[in-house]
Amino acid sequence: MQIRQIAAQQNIPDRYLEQLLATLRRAGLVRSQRGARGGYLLARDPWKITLYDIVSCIEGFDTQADTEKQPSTAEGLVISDVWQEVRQAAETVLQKCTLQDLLERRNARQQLDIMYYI
Amino acid sequence: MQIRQIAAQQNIPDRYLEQLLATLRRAGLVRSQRGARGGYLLARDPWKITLYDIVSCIEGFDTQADTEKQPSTAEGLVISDVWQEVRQAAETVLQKCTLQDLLERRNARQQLDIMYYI
DNA sequence: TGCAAACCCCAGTGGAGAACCGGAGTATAC
DNA sequence: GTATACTCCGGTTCTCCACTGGGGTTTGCA
Repeated sequence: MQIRQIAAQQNIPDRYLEQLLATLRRAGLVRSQRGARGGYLLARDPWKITLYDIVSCIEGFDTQADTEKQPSTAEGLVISDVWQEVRQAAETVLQKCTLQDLLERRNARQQLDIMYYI
Repeated sequence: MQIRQIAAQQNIPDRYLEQLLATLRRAGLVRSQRGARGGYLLARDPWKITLYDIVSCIEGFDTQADTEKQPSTAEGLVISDVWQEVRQAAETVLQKCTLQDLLERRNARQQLDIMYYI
């Protein structure tokens, strides 16, 4: 798909989407075809890409981001540990969720909507 | 304890800490004693206060914060759902963690440090 | 071959929210 | 009565994210 199409469908400024896709490309999640009739395509199958891959890529997940600036008191270290657990819990949720899952969920929801409409 | 003591120990500007404590007080998590020899104390026992109480109080957890601005497309709703799951996972971790737990962890860590020091 | 359409890179802007002062006021132990 | 604490409120940075702009380079196609 081309940036313009995605931007129009999802209502995102195309210049901004361009940056996001460039980041995803550098992380090897999508591939790009330059030139006229170019565009983007997924680098892997939809069930082999998790939300964790995407999120950790565009929002650079420094696992130790807060550890560095803590004065390493006993309290600070304990707090860091808990935050680490929270982050871990969130990450496992994202890791279990693939693009394929999202797609299926969307289709299921659309089916539901149609039934309600009838 | 008095604001000054906490601020000095944790290396936080006292005027800022004052605001945070005021928020906690309004949420009923701490009580305050005014006047000379005044200060703050926990409103409940340490094992009856969870990290979730604290975090959701000072950083007002709008459960539906992102739902309102999504154009409610099928995609947007699915994304909201996943985010809701992530948030839920993080919250359960915080809900399981009481101040008493943190205290015990800190003490355990301090014991460890002493042993290493020997 | 020319050119338009697409991707590519980099630098900067704007706004929202968190972190952080400052001043003036009020309650209370001593 | 007074010093010491909390209390309220407004303003000031500071940082991060969403977003914009102006240049490229690559490539399909007439």
